[in-house]
Amino acid sequence: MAEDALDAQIGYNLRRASAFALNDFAVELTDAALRPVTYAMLALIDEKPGIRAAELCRLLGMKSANMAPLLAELEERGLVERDDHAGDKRVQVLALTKAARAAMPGWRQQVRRHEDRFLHRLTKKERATLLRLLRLIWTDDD
Amino acid sequence: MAEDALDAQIGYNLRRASAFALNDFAVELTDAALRPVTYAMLALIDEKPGIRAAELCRLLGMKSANMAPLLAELEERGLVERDDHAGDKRVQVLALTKAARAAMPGWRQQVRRHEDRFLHRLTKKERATLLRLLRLIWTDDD
DNA sequence: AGAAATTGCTATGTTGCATAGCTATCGTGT
DNA sequence: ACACGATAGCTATGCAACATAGCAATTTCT
Repeated sequence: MAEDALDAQIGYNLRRASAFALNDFAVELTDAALRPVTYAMLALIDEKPGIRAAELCRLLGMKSANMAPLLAELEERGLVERDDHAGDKRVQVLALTKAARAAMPGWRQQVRRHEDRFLHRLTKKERATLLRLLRLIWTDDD
Repeated sequence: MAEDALDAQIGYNLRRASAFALNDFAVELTDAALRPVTYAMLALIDEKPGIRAAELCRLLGMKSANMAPLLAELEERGLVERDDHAGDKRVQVLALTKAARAAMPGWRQQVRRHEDRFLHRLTKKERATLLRLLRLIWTDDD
């Protein structure tokens, strides 16, 4: 394999692997009507109840322009609550509804199944390595 | 970090890392007016001159519905030639034009620079490992 | 010969993400 | 105190990647 052959490029393989995983995610979670982005939002709100919308944007690398309609959708579906912040009228504070909190464990398990499926050829150690290397690519801090 | 925290999910990190790389690709190759998909097409046609369009679709995981307008664009720009296949009138045979063959080395070098930039925190060994693990995810054979 | 598969294409919808521009609010510096 | 810049959330809009449906021409299978 040549030095700069397409197959040898990590960017290309990242894109293919990501697309593959995205696809498999849909297989597992279409019935829950959750896409990777919406699941990520719910998971993070679950982990950090009371998080601000702007903080959610930063953590997920999204623009608030794209976040807004998604939050509206999740609120519409009765999964997310938006409350006013006490001291800052600009801020919205987010939390999962009772229904969403009840559903999260099942969704998390579906995601675990999904991960186990598309990673079935990697050992536990390899998965940990992959996780570490991927974070080295896109995170600033460490 | 919890077992099923968002940060611990490889799918999520794959998506973030891929998006990061995609972004950096654009930084390096907007002036060449090449996107990841079009570059991949050119690189593969360069490596396998005379390849059929359908085979290119299979290798890149694309639908011919999406490939067709991209090939038309590349032909329009004088980078790709589409010729009839000798024995099968359905088939189109692809090759780079002289101009594209002349430009490829420069583009390949730009891609190398791009990869070195977004992978700067990974050692050579780590890059090889990452490549291997990513291929384990999305390729069938091996 | 007839049925099924392949090739390349158009039309079209969805999703993720970008920019531009807006209002309301907050914090800072003078 | 007050103007200015930054922040928060939003709408409108465009683009690129990808999916499905359907089509016509051709080839291959039975």
